[in-house]
Amino acid sequence: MAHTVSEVARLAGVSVRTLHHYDDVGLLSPSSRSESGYRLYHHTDLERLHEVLFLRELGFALDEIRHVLDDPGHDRLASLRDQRTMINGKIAHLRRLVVSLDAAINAHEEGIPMNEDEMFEVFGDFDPREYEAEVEERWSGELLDESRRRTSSYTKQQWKAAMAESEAVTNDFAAAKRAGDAADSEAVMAIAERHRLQIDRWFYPCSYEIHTGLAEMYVTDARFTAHYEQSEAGLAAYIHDAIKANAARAGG
Amino acid sequence: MAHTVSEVARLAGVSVRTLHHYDDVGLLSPSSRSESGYRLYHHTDLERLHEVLFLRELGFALDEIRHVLDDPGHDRLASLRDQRTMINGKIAHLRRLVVSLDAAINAHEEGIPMNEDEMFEVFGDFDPREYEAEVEERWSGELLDESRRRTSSYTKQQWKAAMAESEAVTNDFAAAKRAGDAADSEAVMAIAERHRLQIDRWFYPCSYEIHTGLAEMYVTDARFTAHYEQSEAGLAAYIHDAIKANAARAGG
DNA sequence: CCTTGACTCTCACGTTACGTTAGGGTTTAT
DNA sequence: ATAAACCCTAACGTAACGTGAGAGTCAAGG
Repeated sequence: MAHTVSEVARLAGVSVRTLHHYDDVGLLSPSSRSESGYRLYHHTDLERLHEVLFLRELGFALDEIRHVLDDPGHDRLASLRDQRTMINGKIAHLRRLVVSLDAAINAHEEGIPMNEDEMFEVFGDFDPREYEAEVEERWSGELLDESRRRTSSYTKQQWKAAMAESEAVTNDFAAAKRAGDAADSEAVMAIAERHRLQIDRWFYPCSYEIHTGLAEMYVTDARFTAHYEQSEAGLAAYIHDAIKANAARAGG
Repeated sequence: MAHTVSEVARLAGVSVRTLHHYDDVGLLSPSSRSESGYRLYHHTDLERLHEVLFLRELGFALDEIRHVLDDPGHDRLASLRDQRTMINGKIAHLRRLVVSLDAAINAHEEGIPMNEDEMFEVFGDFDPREYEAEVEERWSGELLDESRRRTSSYTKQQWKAAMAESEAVTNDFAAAKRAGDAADSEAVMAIAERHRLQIDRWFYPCSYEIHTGLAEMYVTDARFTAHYEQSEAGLAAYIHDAIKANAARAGG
């Protein structure tokens, strides 16, 4: 029924010291102890450990994990779904790493030096908040307020999930473009629709009209253009076209 | 031409402190300094930083990265290819995490508790060396010696690449099984062939005969069986069948 | 010319997530 | 009953930076 430290350690593939540490910092205290003071882990403890390890794998600090799990309003199901989204985002990120790696391999085989900008494009994350000052001039203030209202209450986990989803969509656009799919094809419009719904869900109500306006910005605002062009040449325009096609279909 | 710290930091998405640190530990010292002592990074420095960040992303310690990059026998092309393999392995790993997560989500929705063993199956890596003592009894000593000879000279990077490739193949087997593909179908035999070549490349010369012998072990040696069964019920037998089918085709 | 703000430098201590002895009880197997 | 294998707490070590502190440097503007 109850497991000792070393049993749990072997089961979960972590060190005994790690379990001691999680106990010390109050992240995972076994629900009981033996008479002689031995830690005894029960099923609920293992479930918690499972979540801890998952979140750790996703790059959360132990402190953050503790906050997430101890939050009384913590919805385990929603949390698991967010984790799924984040892992998918990570996979998308790694796929882009592979693409970048292929570029480096090619460059090396051809003996041509790689562009310095594109060399690092895959690292670091694109945090839209950094661009708020720029965007503010173009957005109607209402949308921005709504976006800020929503995002301000986001937990770090939700925020990461949003970013991950975002990257996944961008990646799909890029993949479709590489595959030679037309921007107004069914499949690519579907991605555009996902893009719209994602913004709608995470940031602000995004009608087709607003979405189209956003598309315009992608090709006229240097910040946005640069972001997508770095990802793949011509991608900003491609996404712009896909969004317009999708909106036209929905509108007409 | 030359970039200052903050420029490089912005370009690569790291902190200035990180660049200072890499200089301190001798991982990346800019090739020149200005008169007043400012660090000046040139193209070659950026290329090196690129490799550093990639390897860091793959989980290498800075110390290990320094050894890899400073090794005079360091083959950049081979290294890049290994990195590709490792990233693909990581992707495979993350895909399994998603599967595990789905299981957790399902369990939670149905209100049934998850099996404690399968709860943690996705964490930790399967290091075949742990099983050498067991395997020794069954293997002809020669193969083991050859395997040990080869792996002993492996760099940590190579070792990780081998593990990653291994996990990718296992994952493909599992995916095929889930998709309902027959073990003797063309596609699954192709995976078996990849499995054979991978062993041949990384561990010891693996003829179809030896491969078949290995397949027998997968279903008779508890260690191996447990490993694959944990990954997916019936997987050990499935892989066994695929290997036999593949060997039969090649042999006949 | 000189000031102001944005950078740069070198210490140097702080932090996170454990690893690693050290010293000392406990449980189990022979 | 005695060794081997576990368990405990305590405490210092380490990796990869973060975070100032104190001081020099550089470009733009009044």
